[in-house]
Order: sequence, then structure tokens, then C-alpha cells
Amino acid sequence: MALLGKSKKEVLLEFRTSEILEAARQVFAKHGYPAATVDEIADTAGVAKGTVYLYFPSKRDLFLATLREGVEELHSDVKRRIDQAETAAAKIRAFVEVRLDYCDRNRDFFRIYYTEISSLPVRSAGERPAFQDLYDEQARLLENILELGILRGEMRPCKVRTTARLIYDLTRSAIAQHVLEGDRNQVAESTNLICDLIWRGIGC
Amino acid sequence: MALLGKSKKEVLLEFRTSEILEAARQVFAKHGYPAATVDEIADTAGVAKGTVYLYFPSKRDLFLATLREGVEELHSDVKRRIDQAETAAAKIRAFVEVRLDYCDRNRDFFRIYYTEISSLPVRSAGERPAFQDLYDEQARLLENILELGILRGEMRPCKVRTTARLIYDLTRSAIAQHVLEGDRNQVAESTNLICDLIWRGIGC
DNA sequence: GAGTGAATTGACCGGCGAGTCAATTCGCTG
DNA sequence: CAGCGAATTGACTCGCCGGTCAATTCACTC
Repeated sequence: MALLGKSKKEVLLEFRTSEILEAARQVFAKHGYPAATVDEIADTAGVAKGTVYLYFPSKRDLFLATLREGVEELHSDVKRRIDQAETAAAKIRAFVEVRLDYCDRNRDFFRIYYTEISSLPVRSAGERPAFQDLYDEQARLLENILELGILRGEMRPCKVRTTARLIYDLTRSAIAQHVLEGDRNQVAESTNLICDLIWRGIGC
Repeated sequence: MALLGKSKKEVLLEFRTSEILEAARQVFAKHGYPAATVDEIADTAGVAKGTVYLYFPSKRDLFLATLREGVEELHSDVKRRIDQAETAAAKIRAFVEVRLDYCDRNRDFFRIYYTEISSLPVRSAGERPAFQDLYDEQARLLENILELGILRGEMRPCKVRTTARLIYDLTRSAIAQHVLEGDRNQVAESTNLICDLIWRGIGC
């Protein structure tokens, strides 16, 4: 009984929370963070504005929760697939492929993710993003792959940190093309293009 | 006399305009467009807010003017250097090098440019950026290089449009690293890294 | 169906910042 | 230096939106 009662409460809490998060994702994706209003998020979620503030302390926190949810899911997907792959080339391909696929399927998330990352260079020094940890984790993933590949002689040596960043951004660029221009090419095609560029370049 | 009088007026107009543009560049770079206030821009320029509105009809217009100024200068620099280069590889290198160099020297401009581009995917369909023309011009520059290179047999064939975009974003990524992380590596070094990646990839 | 506490509502507050405009200063001319 | 038009100022307005909280509804119990 006590357990059931508690569970019921928790179910409601979880339901409302995810309802609001879903609405927030839509609205933030549509207008971007600054232009999105809490009122519209509440409307979209079918609740009053006050209710939103029962579940999230502020607009900023709501935004971060939205973002974090997606980033965490994406990251765990990527990690799983990388671990399955054997060679460095296959791991890089997995990295690119999973990210493209995920963002293609969750365009609203990508729009948020993309603008958030992009606002990084503008932030004043004091204001570190609240989830730097998640970025670092992503970056390290790729750096480890490169180090391994170099060690095994599958690739020629390179500046690991910088190259990781370049690959990361290549992926992001491709996703942006998909989402931005409604590029309906199969994700597989873009993946091939990127992996080919990364591995062989465009020279003869 | 009439000519001198007119010239004097024009000189003042041009002086004020560039003074305000310069201040706007600083403030927009520091806070990003939404958080920047016209008051701070006016203060920085050493004029009253009203004066700003004598020279620019709105905050948005001021922002666009700031952006356009930089983009045009950058574009003409790039174009000049590309025309001088002979092979496709050299042209691509020029593209990368000039852009890196320009943005490294004009970090405020880059911060504005970067966030503006990044906000593109968020825009609702109706709201086309006011200077799509400038982007298109940049993109076509790179696409032409690739087409030429393929025609001459300097590179293997590829999807020109998509590849151009990838190269473009690689450059942007490298600049972001410089500006964002205070990466003090010489621009030349980054240029080499990127051109190497583009031309040969990272494989053995 | 009365009683109770928890969940929800939405009118309201306060601050902020874009844009305005009446008042003031500036610079020139005769 | 008086007079005049152009340039500049900055206090003010006005709408917007994040956040609050007293009032209301809901759900459950006895």
C-alpha cells in the first residue's frame, strides 16, 4: 500500500516531468533558447505556467535538463557501438554513424544541442557550461580511438586532440546539413562520405 | 565649397558610423546578440543611445551591418588569394589559410559570425537570413575549386556541394579552437593540419 | 459528502531593455 | 554675438516575460 501510494506519486511526477521536457524540447528547438517563452512551453505541455515551476526551478534549468537528457542518451548509444567495433576505422565509423542517425531521428534535440554548443565561444570566462563533463567525455572517446589507432599502426600519427575535434565537427556539420536543408539523403550515404574524407582525404 | 561642405558631412557620418559599428562588434562579441544591449553599445561608442538610432534603424539592423562588414572584407580577401593560387590544392589551402588568419586577427568578428551562422538551423522557415547571398557566394567559391580540381584530375570525384560544406566547417572548427580555447598555435600549423586531413585523410 | 492535504492554476509583479522625442547643445554664418 | 538648423542627448514609455503565490480544484479517506 505504502509502496503503491509512493509509486503512484512517482509515476505522476515522472509523467509530468517528461511531458514538460518534451514540450520544452519542441519549443526550444522552434525558437532557440532566448526567444522561447515559458508560457509557450506550458501551453504546449497542456499545463499552466506555475506548474512548470513546480517541476523545474527556472527556465535555464529546464533548458539544461532538456539538453542533458538527449546528450546522455546519445552518448550511451555511441559508447555501446564503439565498444563493439574492432578497428580504429570501424570505431570512427560507429561514432559518426550513430551520431548522424540519432540526430536525424531526433531533430528537435539536435537543434537545441547545436545552438547550445555554438554559444560556447561567446560565453564570458566565468560562465562555464553546466555540463562540460559530458562534452569532455565525448571528446575523450574520440581521442582514445585515435590514440589506439596510432598505437596499432592503423593510422599515421597526428595531433590527437585537435584531430578529434575536427572529426567531431565534421560530424556536426553533416548533421546540420541534414537537419538544416532537409537533406533527405540516407544517413548511410553521409556516413560514407565523411569516413572516406577522414580516412583518405580527397586527393588522388 | 559645396563639395567640401558635403564631404565634411559625409566624413562625420562615416566616422560616427564606423565608431558605432566598432563598438557594436565588441559588445555583440562579448555578450552575444540577445544579451547585448544598445545602451552598452552606445556607452562603448561614447555616444547616447538616441545617436545610435540616428545611424541604424534597429538593434537587428546594427547587428547585420556589423556582420556584413566583416563578411565582405573576409570574402574579398579570400577571393583575391584564391585567384592567385594555381592548383586546386593550393586554392583550398589559400581558402583555409586566409580564413584562419583573418578570424585570428579579428576575434570579435569571428564570435559574431560564428553564433550567427549557428542560429541558422533554429530559424523558422519564413525567416531567411538577410545575407544568404554572402554565404552562397562563399560556398560557390569552394564548389568551383572542387569542380576544377576534379576536372583537371587533381582530385578524385566527390559530391561537390556536400564536400564543400565539410571543408568550410572544418575551417570553422579550427578557428573556433583558436578563439575558444585561446589556442596559441600558429595559424600556419592549423592550416597544415587541415589541408593534410582534407587531402590525405588520416589513414596509412 | 464533509474534511484534508496535495496539485494546479493564472492573474499579477517587477525588472529590463528597445525604441522615442522634447529639450539641449553644437557649429556655422552674416 | 545673434540666430538658425542640424546633431545629440537621455529621461521616458511601453510591451514583454521570468518568476510568484493566493485562490481554486482535485483526489482520496472516513
